[in-house]
Amino acid sequence: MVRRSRPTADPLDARSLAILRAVIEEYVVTATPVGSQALVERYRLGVSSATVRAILADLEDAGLLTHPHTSAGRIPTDAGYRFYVEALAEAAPLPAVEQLMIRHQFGQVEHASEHWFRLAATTLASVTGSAGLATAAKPDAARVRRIDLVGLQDRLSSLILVLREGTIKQQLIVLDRSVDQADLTRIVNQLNAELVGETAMEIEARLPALAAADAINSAADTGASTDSDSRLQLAALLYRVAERIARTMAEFDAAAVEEVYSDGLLNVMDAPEFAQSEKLRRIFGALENRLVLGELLRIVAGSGRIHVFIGHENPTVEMREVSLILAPYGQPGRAVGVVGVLGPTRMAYRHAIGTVGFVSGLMNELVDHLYA
Amino acid sequence: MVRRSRPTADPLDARSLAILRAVIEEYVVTATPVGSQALVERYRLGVSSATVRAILADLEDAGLLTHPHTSAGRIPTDAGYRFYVEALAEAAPLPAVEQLMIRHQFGQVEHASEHWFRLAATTLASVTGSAGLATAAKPDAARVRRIDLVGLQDRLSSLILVLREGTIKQQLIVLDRSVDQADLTRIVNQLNAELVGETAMEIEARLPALAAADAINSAADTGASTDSDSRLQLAALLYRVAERIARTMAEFDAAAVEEVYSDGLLNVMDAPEFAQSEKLRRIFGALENRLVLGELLRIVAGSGRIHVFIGHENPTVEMREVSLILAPYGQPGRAVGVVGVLGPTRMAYRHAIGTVGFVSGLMNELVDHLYA
DNA sequence: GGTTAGCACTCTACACACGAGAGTGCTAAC
DNA sequence: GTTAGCACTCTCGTGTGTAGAGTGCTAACC
Repeated sequence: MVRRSRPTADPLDARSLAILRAVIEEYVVTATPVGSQALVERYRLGVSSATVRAILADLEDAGLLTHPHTSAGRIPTDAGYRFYVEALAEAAPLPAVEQLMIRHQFGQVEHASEHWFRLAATTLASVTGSAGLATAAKPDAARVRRIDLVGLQDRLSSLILVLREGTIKQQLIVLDRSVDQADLTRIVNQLNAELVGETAMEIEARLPALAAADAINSAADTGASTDSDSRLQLAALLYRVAERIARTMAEFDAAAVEEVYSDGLLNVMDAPEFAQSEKLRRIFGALENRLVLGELLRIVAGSGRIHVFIGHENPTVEMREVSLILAPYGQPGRAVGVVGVLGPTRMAYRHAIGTVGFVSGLMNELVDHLYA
Repeated sequence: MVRRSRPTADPLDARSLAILRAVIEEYVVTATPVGSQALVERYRLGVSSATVRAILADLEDAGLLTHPHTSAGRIPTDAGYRFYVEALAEAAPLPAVEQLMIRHQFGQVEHASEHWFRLAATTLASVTGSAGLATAAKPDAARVRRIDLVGLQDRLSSLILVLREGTIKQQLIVLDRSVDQADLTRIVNQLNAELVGETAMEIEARLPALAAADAINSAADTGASTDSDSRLQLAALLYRVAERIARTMAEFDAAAVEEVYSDGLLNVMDAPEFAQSEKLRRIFGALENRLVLGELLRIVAGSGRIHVFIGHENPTVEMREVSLILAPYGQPGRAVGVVGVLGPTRMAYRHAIGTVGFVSGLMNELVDHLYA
């Protein structure tokens, strides 16, 4: 009774904590409300079910547990999970064997960095049994590493833009008139000479200078096109390409999230809480919507630590029934991405946090290697 | 009675056809079994419900309709839909307004061909209300259009391989020792001189010749590295890069489907026949599995016409409860991709076929423009 | 002979009742 | 402070009854 009226701010005694923990870990496995009797049977609590019932009632008063109806067992609230994650659940490190296997898999695709993100999502999905998420590492402001123009046909060519972080952008450019590869090469050389290392804004600022008709001169003096008319046209093309480069990079910079790789959404579908596909639809819808994830990822990317969003803690309404565990990777200021896991709030947090931590560490190593 | 014992091969009279058509079109809209009374009320058939019942029984004998239980209305069988698609449903051309809107959208992303496929899937999804699918145009055997090596840092460089069909492949190459950009450029020039236009197999065949230590000579004579030791090392690197190019292209050729873009899977989830998510899971699983789709797409890609797979007609078990409408686009022999729609067998076939036809035609135009 | 009204029949869907079982909260005794 | 006992509550599965939809058959009709 006295316990009953205790303010919820009181620290919980060790036995209460043990029981809270038992309820959560039992519920995570069984997905059915946990009763007092089940607890005394399966955990060596050393007290009777009646005592456990009293404690469960306390934990419910404290807002950490609830029960769906009078004669059902207890299930954790979001606050209960939060308490568990903060105070009770040290992250479970991934077993060495699994670590090795994952490293091995990344070794297999090492030469194709675009596959890292996909593999990260797949790995997280299969190891945690939830859905895995990953975004490519993306810089605050992209910088040019290399520009190339490849003639596709008479009056169509392809601009290939390599950014310093490894991303490649391709754009078609329709030419006003036929331009041979030698002239394209001349333009490319000049663009590379002028623009490598620049950001979208810096290129923008240089555009007026490039617009000057004689800008092409320094490149043209090695070449064959001597008539000033074609020289003028080349200068115009160079300007157009530079403009396109600036715009493409600006768009890239503006996109909150370039692309979200996900895998194992089926795992989430399997969870009994999503048996009626209604809830699921909203979640899938939110995932298809880049903005929702972009918002979340932005929060995480800046922080440098693992974030756990439990149910209603999620900033977006659609995600109120799931939990997200997200961790950034990469080099702050250069390029940052996020990896993580999405699952029902009833999730094996210890294991999931450990796994996300390991994978983000691994991605860190890979990115470090790239920018040594 | 006489009608009852008629062999199913008999051609159906016009009235039976009209009723079959009415049943299908009604069922597609309502998703509930269609009864004789509903038919006479909603379609001007000019006969009583009893007569309609007799005809429905005939159509059922012919295998075109069925009913879930004695006192339920009729629903079409897969054979019924097949008959409808073949004999009753001329494709409904897309309204001019919608055509214009779609063209406009494609115009917006025209300069970034990678987005075409995504947009095709999105468009198909939103116009048909089913799930939209698209694959990038993929050649039988890729050919090199351009090779580039970009130094990322001291002993790491990135191989950028542009294929003639516009696909770009990126691979990381770890160098044994530091190589400056000038040397990389020399290698790139030689590789471009030797390998542009070649297929994976042709490059493979040339590897022995490239392995000869003096292969780099023709490029080296313009340059600065004179000592034969570094020349040897460059030759070795050139060989490694060429080998990597061959392998990357061979892998690209081998993959049945590079990537399947899909959109609007949520639309399918909304269909009442998939209210219990069990069926859906299998379908989603099949979609995640590239092989299943690869199999289908290969059938379609060769044919040059729109394919309709209805329910059990699908070659893969998982797809037995859905229909697929797929059409190839591109240039046979050069690069072919597939666009299409996935939905419940209860699908608005006329509209879907018309839409898929339009989008595949549009993609054809775009690809033609690329290879004029 | 094809068509139709009438009718018996079948099956589903829904509502309702009922009992078993699980789990609780309270109380009195230890 | 802990525990056994007990009344109470609520869910869930099962069984029953009924309304409604739709069928197939038959006899009458045009």
